[in-house]
Amino acid sequence: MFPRETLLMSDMPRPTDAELAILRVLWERGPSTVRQVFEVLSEERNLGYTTALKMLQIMNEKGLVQRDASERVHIFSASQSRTQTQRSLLDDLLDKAFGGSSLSLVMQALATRKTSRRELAEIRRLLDQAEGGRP
Amino acid sequence: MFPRETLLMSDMPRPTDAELAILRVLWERGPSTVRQVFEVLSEERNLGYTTALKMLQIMNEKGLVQRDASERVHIFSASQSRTQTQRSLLDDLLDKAFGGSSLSLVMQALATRKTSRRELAEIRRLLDQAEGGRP
DNA sequence: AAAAAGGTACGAAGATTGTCGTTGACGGCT
DNA sequence: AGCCGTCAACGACAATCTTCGTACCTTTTT
Repeated sequence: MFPRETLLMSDMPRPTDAELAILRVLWERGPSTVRQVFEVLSEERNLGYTTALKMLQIMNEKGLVQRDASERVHIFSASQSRTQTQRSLLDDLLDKAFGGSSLSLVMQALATRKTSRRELAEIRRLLDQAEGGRP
Repeated sequence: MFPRETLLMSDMPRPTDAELAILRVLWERGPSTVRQVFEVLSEERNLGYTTALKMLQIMNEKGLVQRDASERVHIFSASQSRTQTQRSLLDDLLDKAFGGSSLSLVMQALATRKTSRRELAEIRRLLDQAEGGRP
């Protein structure tokens, strides 16, 4: 009754680097045509139009993007929000490289790049909020 | 004068998932033979001895692991520490999925798993340290 | 109506990943 | 000397990733 695409599918593969680049475009510009994606991407790196097309086709088969083919020019959109994807990737990395310790991950994240004072303050504010109701 | 392996090589590819599993073993057990790596790994998942061997060979070509072939039974060790690798992976993810915003990454990390009160306190302590003594 | 422009689909090629089977070398045991 | 177990090396394989060229189909322009 319902087409497969409308159901909740958590069996979505981890996007590759090239796929993430495409998702970035879709997140920033919203639903887009192949040409629109291609033009943003071709400013960063060299690639052919059909390459972008093929990637979007494959990503659609994987469920990473949805396609609206009701018009001649198809419109593609990301299946999951940027935040959902970030969370999945982080979860994955947490398991595979940090032994599931989010503390260790956060420590590395803070140590990795010189995090700006403003960001540190922001994180501190977030901590206050997270500790929430009772201290 | 110096063999290539002894120089600092930052052009090390990102380890794949299977490679990370092997690195995990090397980090935990220290320098190991193929058989030792194989035996730890084969408790988690099914794989043949030669698979482990081949992976270590390829990882050595990539520079991910060092090999000591002075004895008949070769000894492999991780080229980079777990912490260095974690940092690289985090940097990579930061660029490719978080637009370089470590704030956003930390927020997601804290939101993803229920972080314990003790961990929150630990992070707060880390923040104090990162801010360099002076609030 | 013919040509040009722009769109999707398809197949293929080269690189990488992860998996082994087979081979040949080495070393200890009988 | 001969056999057996362990080891590294090699080549092969299917699967996936990334890249296009080519073909074919609409729409627009001339």
